[in-house]
Amino acid sequence: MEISLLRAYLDLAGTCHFARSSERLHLSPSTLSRMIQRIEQQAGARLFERNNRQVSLTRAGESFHRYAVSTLQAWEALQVELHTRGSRVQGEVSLYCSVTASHRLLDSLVSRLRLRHPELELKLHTGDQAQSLQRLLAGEEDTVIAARPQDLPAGVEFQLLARSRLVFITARQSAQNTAGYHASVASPAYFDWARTPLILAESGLARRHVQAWLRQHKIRADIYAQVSGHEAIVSMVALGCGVAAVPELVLDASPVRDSIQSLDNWPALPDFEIGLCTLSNRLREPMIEAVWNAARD
Amino acid sequence: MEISLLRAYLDLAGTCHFARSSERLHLSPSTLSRMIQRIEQQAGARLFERNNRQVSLTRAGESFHRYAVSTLQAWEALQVELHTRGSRVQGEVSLYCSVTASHRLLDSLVSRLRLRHPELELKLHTGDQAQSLQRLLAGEEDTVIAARPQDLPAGVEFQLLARSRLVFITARQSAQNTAGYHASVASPAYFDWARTPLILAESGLARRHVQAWLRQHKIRADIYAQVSGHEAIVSMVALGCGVAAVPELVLDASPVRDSIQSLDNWPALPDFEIGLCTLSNRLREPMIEAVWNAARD
DNA sequence: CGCTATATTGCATAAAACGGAATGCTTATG
DNA sequence: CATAAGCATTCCGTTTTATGCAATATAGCG
Repeated sequence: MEISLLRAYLDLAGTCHFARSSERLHLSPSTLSRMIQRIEQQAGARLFERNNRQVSLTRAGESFHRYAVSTLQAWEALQVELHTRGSRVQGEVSLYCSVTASHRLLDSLVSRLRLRHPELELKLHTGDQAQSLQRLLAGEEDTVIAARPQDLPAGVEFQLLARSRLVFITARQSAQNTAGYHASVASPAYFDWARTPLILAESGLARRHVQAWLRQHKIRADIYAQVSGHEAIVSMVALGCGVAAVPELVLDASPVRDSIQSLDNWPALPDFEIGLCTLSNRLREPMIEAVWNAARD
Repeated sequence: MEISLLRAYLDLAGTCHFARSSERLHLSPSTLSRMIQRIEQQAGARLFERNNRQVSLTRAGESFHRYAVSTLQAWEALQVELHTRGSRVQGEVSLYCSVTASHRLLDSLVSRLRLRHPELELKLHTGDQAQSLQRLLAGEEDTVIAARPQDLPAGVEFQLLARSRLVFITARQSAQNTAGYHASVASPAYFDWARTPLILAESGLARRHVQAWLRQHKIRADIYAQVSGHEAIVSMVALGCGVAAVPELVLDASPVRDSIQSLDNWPALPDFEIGLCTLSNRLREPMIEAVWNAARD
């Protein structure tokens, strides 16, 4: 019985609502549904009484709840036992990442780290993701989350955490908003580049990808502003300032994603590979190694 | 943390020997090795100190051992709790299968059944696997393990437990044994069918497959004997009585497999699909349903 | 200095899990 | 009473993960 299944079970037992739980757990409803089916299968009993409208625990489900809680506690106790005794990793480690990454990528890392090394204090710095490798190389950060460039600087270790498409976005053309500008969004060839500015990142991988893309498609665009940080770019696009390319991950997490549309039928940009980075020669340091290992799995 | 991983861990902790444990667990050494790596990964600590010659528990491994034992106990207690309270399934169910199936396919089924329904008494009958569906239809057995025929009789439920190739076998041509008969085993076309008898099952799917195969390849073979039960056929082949086709599963489990060689380069026969069968209209009976569900997963 | 025993890795394949879209049931609403 | 909206589930194509076989590597033994 997988730990993640127990967590899912307990969450669902709390909410009694698949859609809500699946959101809290960052899973699709279908996945959660089948996770529960798998649990019931392995337990050999129906744990939730449910139809399409109501969800509740069965008698067997209550037994399972006790089991799940105690098993999860035992697991967490083990983590503490294994990781406080031997190494006693303590001190501070800094981690630099974008606001988005801090939401979507870090929760499992951080929770595992707190369990394994309660004495280790993680100093989280957020900012423009494009800066991250520079900050790492400059020694300003111990670890960073960055998009992997075509060729990684020598001496930098990279551990993949997530992939994300890089997508073009514009403001959603709502009834109210139509006045702003009318762009054919079917293809970049028909797009009115003269009238619609391109919002370009100040630096970083996204900037380079977009520039290469413009060259390849022989498009000359007005560059409206050079902004730092994908989150800020998303905000500007939402306000109707122009078109831009950002990682889908940032878009998904954005509070203004409803007023944005992504131009999926445009020719694709390369994917972003987002991961944890640190300097190779510091990977032996216990604190950094602890962060590194917590990120794996 | 998967139950099966805990079981593997505990077994290895007992033997301190990958090869031996992997055999006991019916796994390949490489699989076991990677299972342990996965456990260590998830635990975030090295649990076995090992080189290519010696295996021993680390300090962390001992902690994990305590955790594994208690977690496994909690799991089994849950099984008992879930399955004794509600249904109280008691009585006798008969299960007919071959000797081979009883070794290789039944252990997980039986152990789960004893855990879930200690009051249920399984009456195990072994015999020729080819008889099983007849016995089921005749009402002589409640459940059987059988190879799935091209078309399943109406009213019979089938649940796949394992796939197995159907392979031709002859006696291994050892130095001592060469005198017996010299057959080119490279291909059935060059095989000396006139001098080497074919041992054919008295009935059942294997018999039909082989007969079709002979027709297709236009081979007329002497039929030396018609034997019932694949295990008996294997014994006869091992004694040098001729050539035959049996499911690989039977071969693997045979005590005389060392004096047998399989003719893998011969044109293939259809695979065997081996599974649990019962009558559809009896699937609601609690005892039969219990067996059925215990077989799943 | 091979030789054997044995844990591990590379690689190809098989199985499982996942997300998005479609489905179907159930309650709310006009 | 008909229609809509909400929600768990299933279908399906894709990605990820696990597995076994064969090859590799290494330690101990004669």
